[in-house]
Amino acid sequence: MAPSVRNRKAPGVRREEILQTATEMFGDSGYRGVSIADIAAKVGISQPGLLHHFKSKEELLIAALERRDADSSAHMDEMFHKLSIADALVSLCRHNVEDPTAMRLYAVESAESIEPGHPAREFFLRRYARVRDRVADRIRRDQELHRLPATLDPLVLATEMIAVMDGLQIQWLLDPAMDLPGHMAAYLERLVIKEDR
Amino acid sequence: MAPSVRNRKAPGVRREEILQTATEMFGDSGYRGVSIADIAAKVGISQPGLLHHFKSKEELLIAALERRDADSSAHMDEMFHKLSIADALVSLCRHNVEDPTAMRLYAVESAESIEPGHPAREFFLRRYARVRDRVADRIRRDQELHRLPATLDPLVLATEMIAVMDGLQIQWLLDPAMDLPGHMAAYLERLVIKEDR
DNA sequence: GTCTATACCCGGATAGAC
DNA sequence: GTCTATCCGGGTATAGAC
Repeated sequence: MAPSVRNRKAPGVRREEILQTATEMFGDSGYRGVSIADIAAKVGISQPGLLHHFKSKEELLIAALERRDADSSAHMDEMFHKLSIADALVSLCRHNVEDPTAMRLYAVESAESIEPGHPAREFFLRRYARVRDRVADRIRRDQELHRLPATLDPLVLATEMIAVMDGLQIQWLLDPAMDLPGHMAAYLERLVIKEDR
Repeated sequence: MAPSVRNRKAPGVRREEILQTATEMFGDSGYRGVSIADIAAKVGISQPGLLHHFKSKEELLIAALERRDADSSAHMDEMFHKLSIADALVSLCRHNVEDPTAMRLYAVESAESIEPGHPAREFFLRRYARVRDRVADRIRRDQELHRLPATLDPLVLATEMIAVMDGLQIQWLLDPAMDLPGHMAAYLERLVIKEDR
């Protein structure tokens, strides 16, 4: 066993290992489906060892969710800035499919969090509102640029676009062979105003 | 507590009570979030008393899911038969919103079942395939009747329609004030071919 | 920073009486 | 058909040593 002091690691390193493993395991089996002892074992430490870094299971979940949030938000802002909403959302799909582990975590936990009292409920409520408003802003800009029909209500359309992404993600999780960005692109292309030339 | 023999009920009655309560509680907190003892307590019997009717928790979940399936399938078939796919899906939304308890169960459990090894995974995989094929059939018929553009792939479009319904349901569960049938109708109306007159 | 030991609670399922 | 009692496994979190 030799669990000597030599197992020790620098502050940030172990924390990062735990977050990565938690992302994988929560994404596979959901918050309630995994014990912190399972996660600790995979990292190679004991369960109290893990709780030294995150004082509760709930805190670990939120930390795992927030870990990629800045990165993902940044990508979204960048795409929203230089592309039309349609192209930006397809780009986002492609980006997500490249990191299936993070995508699974978000999809599984957002689904799980529709239960009242779920630890991540507040996190996702805030996130939905934020994303919907940002998408709606981008829709308004595209309407001014005559890329989208001005008759559509930006908030209603934003809600719909997010619904399509979420719904397609659910089906992608059941069958990862499906072409997620392709389906998203097909939906969006029917929406945009074609340039006459 | 006088738990006398008088607490006994006729065969089918107790079973139905248990299924109704399980539908509510699984829909509120998910399969893993509720214990069969919780359900038994709400029904007014003991936990082994409940297990007399359903030999395991898993069997109870599947029974609760299948209970409304025949009814819901029948409604779907009826609507699909006499209405266009667009009108049928909006009608289905309205029907669902009228029975929020059953809708919550389906939404929460289908979300939970994206985890490999979840007890209801097989149930929902089969259900998705069945529903998608039925929707695709109805799309083909509407294309022949020139109600939908013939250029669209029926299976791709069916996948998309189901994604929109699922995605809107998720947002409706987070905020039940939202107009689910209205959003669905707005999406579908952009799709159908307007009659020139 | 990590461990062992442990306290404490909860869950599903079974045995057997009434 | 329903109960009490019980088995057994597992979960989170804490105390305290190294």
